[in-house]
Amino acid sequence: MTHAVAVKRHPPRPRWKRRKGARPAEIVAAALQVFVERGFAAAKLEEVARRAGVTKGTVYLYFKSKDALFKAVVRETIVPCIAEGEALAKAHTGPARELFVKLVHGWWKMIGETQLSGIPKLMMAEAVNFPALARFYYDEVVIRGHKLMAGVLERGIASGEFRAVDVPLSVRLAMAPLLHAAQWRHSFALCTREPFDVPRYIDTHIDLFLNGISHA
Amino acid sequence: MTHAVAVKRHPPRPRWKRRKGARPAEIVAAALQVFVERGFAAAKLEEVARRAGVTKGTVYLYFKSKDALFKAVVRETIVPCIAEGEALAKAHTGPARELFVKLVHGWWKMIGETQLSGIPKLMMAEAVNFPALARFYYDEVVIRGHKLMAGVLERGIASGEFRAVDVPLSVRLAMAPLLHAAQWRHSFALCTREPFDVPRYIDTHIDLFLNGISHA
DNA sequence: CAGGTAAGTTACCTGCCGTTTAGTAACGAA
DNA sequence: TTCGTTACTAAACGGCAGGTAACTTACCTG
Repeated sequence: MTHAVAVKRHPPRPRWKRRKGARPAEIVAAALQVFVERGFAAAKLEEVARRAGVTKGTVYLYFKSKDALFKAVVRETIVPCIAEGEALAKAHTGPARELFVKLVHGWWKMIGETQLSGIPKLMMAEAVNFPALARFYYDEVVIRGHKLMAGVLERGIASGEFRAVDVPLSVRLAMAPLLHAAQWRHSFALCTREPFDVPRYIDTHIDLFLNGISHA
Repeated sequence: MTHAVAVKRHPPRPRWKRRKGARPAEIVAAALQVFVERGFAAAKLEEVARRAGVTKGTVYLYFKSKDALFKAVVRETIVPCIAEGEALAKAHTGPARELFVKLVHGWWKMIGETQLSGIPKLMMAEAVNFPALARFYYDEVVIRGHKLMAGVLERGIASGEFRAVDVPLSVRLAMAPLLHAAQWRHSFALCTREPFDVPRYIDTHIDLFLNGISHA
């Protein structure tokens, strides 16, 4: 309460700094956290601003709406991961099954076990209520991801490693357990102690899946 | 437009009826639709009321809150499905793999391909923001479902049909593709024409999975 | 050390929706 | 037909959060 008596001498240390260059990245980082924790609709820009060390007004200085902010988050977090996967696939030589394993493990390392896993979860959760965002995400991420995985399977089929399975369908079967594990982490994992040994779960899945699509 | 000129003679036909007995079920049915279409948070009680042919106030006459309404929906829709599955398992004699196939197909018929699939999707989506509801759903549905499927696997292991796999982990692997398909229907399916042959997807999954946990 | 500009803050507006409350009308009983 | 009960309606309350606009202040430039 003696708080207001603080010395007011000379340059009383600026209450805030101008940091035009650093703000956007900081706001995006804060937004990622909040979106992941709350989902899109329930995320409060006030909260994003607080965590970024600014006020709501500043957020609107750099992003014209909540939508735009979310798109920025996706573009600067998930999209680069996809790109990295594509690069990995392009650079890969050798059996398709090895590439498959690399990609699946990479997905878990970069997305599944980080907070990024909240983004696909959020997107599936709120696609209905925000069709424009869903479309955006679908075009920028889902399609590219499917193409990536489809390429791997086709490569394996061409090389004779895999049977001539239905590719789009198999892509979904390959991804489903990963996405489910990610969603679990952001939902029921929070209300149970039931252990979930994800690395083993993933390896088991890889095993079953590769075994299933390989020639007998 | 000559509508307002309607004869006002005698008992001008009541503007609404008292139907204490029928209301709750009608409100629950309407609520199921709206919750599935919008999710929990975004579902408007106004909308529920409208579809049930009453006003918002009436909803509160029968359910003390949005939470309570949602719980009623779960109890009267998903929970009976679980119970039916349990009955099926109890009555089943014969190979565990047959029971597995029956349960998976049954799940898709009763939940996956109906609007009920929106409930698990919704619940995973909003568990973080509504921990009390998540807990409720987890206890009443998830645990029972896991127990049910775990029982099937254990039966198969005991009979020598299946290998001695990690049961909880395998339960998740068995369910993940189903849940994912359900979520897909309520998310990206709405923003693409990309076909998704779910019956084939499910049969392929059953194939891979049973093949994987059976003895070589 | 001015003074201008733009980064940042503050306060407000607006619409929305869960919940409540006061009133209204259906309908069974006397 | 009247009257009382109560199912149902209607209207308002309250808080919240996205978005905006007006003001402040950091900091660069001459």
